[in-house]
Formats: sequence, structure tokens, C-alpha cells
Amino acid sequence: MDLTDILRLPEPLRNNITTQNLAAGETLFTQEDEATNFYLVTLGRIKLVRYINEDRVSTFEIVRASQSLAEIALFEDIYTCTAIAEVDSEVIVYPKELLLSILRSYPDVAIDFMEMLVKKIQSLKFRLELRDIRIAHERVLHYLRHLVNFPEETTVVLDRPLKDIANDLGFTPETISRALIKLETDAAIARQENIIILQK
Amino acid sequence: MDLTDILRLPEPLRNNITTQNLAAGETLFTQEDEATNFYLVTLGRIKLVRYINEDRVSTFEIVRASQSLAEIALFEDIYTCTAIAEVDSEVIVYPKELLLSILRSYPDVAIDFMEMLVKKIQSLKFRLELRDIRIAHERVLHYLRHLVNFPEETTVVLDRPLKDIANDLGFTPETISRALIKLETDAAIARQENIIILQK
DNA sequence: GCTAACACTTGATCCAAATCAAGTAATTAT
DNA sequence: ATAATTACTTGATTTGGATCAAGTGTTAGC
Repeated sequence: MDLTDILRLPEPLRNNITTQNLAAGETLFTQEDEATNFYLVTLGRIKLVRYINEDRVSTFEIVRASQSLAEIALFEDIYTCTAIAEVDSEVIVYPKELLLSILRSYPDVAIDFMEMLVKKIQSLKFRLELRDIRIAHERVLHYLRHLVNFPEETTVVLDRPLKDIANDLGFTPETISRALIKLETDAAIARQENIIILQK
Repeated sequence: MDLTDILRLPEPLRNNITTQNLAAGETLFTQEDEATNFYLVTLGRIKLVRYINEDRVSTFEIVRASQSLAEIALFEDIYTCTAIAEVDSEVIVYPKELLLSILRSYPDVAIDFMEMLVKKIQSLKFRLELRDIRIAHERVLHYLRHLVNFPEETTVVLDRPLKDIANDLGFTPETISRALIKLETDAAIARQENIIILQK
């Protein structure tokens, strides 16, 4: 989902993009706002959420440095979710029309952009697949194994609070905690702080 | 998610695509197969599934007429899921390299393609949002309301067996059945066969 | 037309995650 | 340094979906 290629923009257009800084907890845009920009995160972490009703929030996605958000802006008039900085963050702002013209004029950038979109689709599909695993410790194990990029690797460093991971996986923090303990007693993993070692 | 624009291909290239017919239950491609083609469904319904382990199957997506599948083929070497025809179906086969060259040469087609990808992302995000609603009748109602394209509409025609919808939503058929009955007694919906009327 | 398969419904029971509650440890703020 | 907040853990209880089981009605096949 790396989008650094988007940064390699044609010179004349690169001058028209700006950066924006966000404090932890600050909102970048809100659901139903007019969609005017596409963003690339350069620092920090942006959380995309949707308010389903008064007391229910669904977290769609955690967008990290070098990842993009608000692709929808290119083809829709309003944002369909709310973007909030989880920690102090920085984003590059690409005005919608500008980006569309770039994508029309530079096939290489367009192909990179498509690849990023396809990777995002894969990632969402995986998260959906996870939800079909009902038993907590099985879901967590499947998730941990997926975090390992290469099959020969066995170590996963959790860089977010467990409660956030719990939320991603559709569990409560209590359930994640118990699931990890079960995986540990079953000798499927070993834990040291926020480092998980998968036992093959 | 309409992709009919992809059909409006530049004349010289259109000759290089072929169609393929599938009987109900037939497999189009299998997880781990070499990814050589991108497909557009012209008739019927293709189900994308992933085999998580021996006895667990996760349905990713139902691809219908005028929708596409296997975008991943463009950027990866192997398919990450298995495609099976739910009913007798027909697909257009786009060889990977051919489609990539089209996307490079024809910005309009590329933009249409991106729009399709973004719509797919939206759809997956919605399905993920659904999974965050735990209570069955609430999840079902949210789903039904989403099937209504225009806010003033109130009628939803379910064109697939309830058990398939149940599977999409991450429930058993029993649970969906009970959820619909609850929504009916709560006067949130009315039912006539496979037609659902949403009470606003 | 009869049988078989399938879709849906209904009821009883089971099970696992949510919830509620409380405590500990670690980090942040003052 | 101390207080306050936050992250995580642990235990007891609740809750609601899964499962098992059986029945009805409809569709498809022979």
C-alpha cells in the first residue's frame, strides 16, 4: 500500500500541493463534508471512522505514513467517513482536480495509483475474512500470522495499543487479552512486552 | 461498480478479448493459480471465496453482471482467492498484459477503472462496518437500508436466497430468519415473499 | 405426479464474547 | 514527586448468536 511513487510527481504539478499538520485527536475532514482533497500521510496515523448512529462508531481503516486516504474524493462529492489523527500527524494535500489531471496525463502515476487501490482492496478483504473466524484466539492468530511479511519470519512487533487492535478485529480489549493468554498457554506464541513470537 | 465502460474498448484491442461460459458451480480460477487474466462478468454471478483452513470458507464478494473480478491479477503473480460461478455465468476474459497496456494508453478507461476500484473499496468498507453491528436485527436493518439506492425508496427485492445473505452478513440462516421476524414485529419492515418494505 | 433436495422457520440448548466490575502497572500531566 | 489518566488483566455474570434438531413449504429432477 506504499504510495511513495505518488510523491514522484511531475515537477510543474508538485508545486501545487501543500502539507497540513494535525495534532493528536484533530479532525482532517468529516463525514458529509464536501470532498475536495485526496491525502497522503507523511507522518503519524490517521483513523477513518463512520458514525452509524448516536452511540456507535465503526473504525474503517488506520492510515499510516506513506499511505493514502480519501480516494473516494476523486469520484464522489462528499466524504463518506470522518478522518481523525490518532497521534500528531502530517499529510500532503492533493486537490481533487489536480490529482485527476495528473492521473490522466501520467500513465505511470496512474498505474501506481491503481496498484495502491488494489492493495487496499486486498487488505479490506483480509479484514473481512478475519471477521468470519468466530473464535477469538483463532482470529487473533490468523491476524498475527498475516502481520508477518515473510513466512520465515516469526516476530511481530505490535506498534499500537492492544485495545486499538481489539477494535480492528471486532473484539473488546478483554477478549484480546484472554485470546493472547490462551495462545501463549497453548504454546502458539510467546510474548515479550509488545513483541509476539510465533511458534511454527 | 458498473464497468460497462471497459467494454467500450479501443477497436484494435477489443479483438483480443474472449468470452468464457461457466456452469453453475464451475470454478473460474483457484487460489494460488497463476494470475493471468482479469474478468468482467456479463451474465450470472461469480462468488469469490477463500479457504482459510480445511473446514472454513470465507466468501469475499459476490460479483454480478457488469462487475469485474481479479483486479489483483494486474499487480500480483497469483490469485488470492477462488472464483466459483453461483449460477450459469459468462465472463469476458482480459489478458493481464493487454489490460495494463490499455490502461496505460487510454486515460479515460484508466479513470473508469479507478472509479470501479474505489467503489469496490467503499463496498468492502460498508461490509466491514456492518460487522461492527453485533445485534442481528440491527445489522440486517442497516444492510437493508443500504440496499435502497435512493432515500425516498422503501422497497428492497432480495434476489438471492436468505442463506446466502446470511453468509454475507456473517450470520446463520436461523439468525437472519429470526432477525427479519423481529424487524417485522417491531414494525421496522414489512415482508411479502422476497420483497421487503422499509417503514420509515 | 412423485420424490428429493433445498429454503426457510421454530424451538431448545450451548457456548463464547460482551459486559460489568475491580485491580495493577505504566505512562503522562501537573 | 505525586496525581491522574490510560493500558492491560482478571473474575463473575449476562447475553445473544451458533448449533442441533425437527418440521413445513417450495422447487427441481426423474
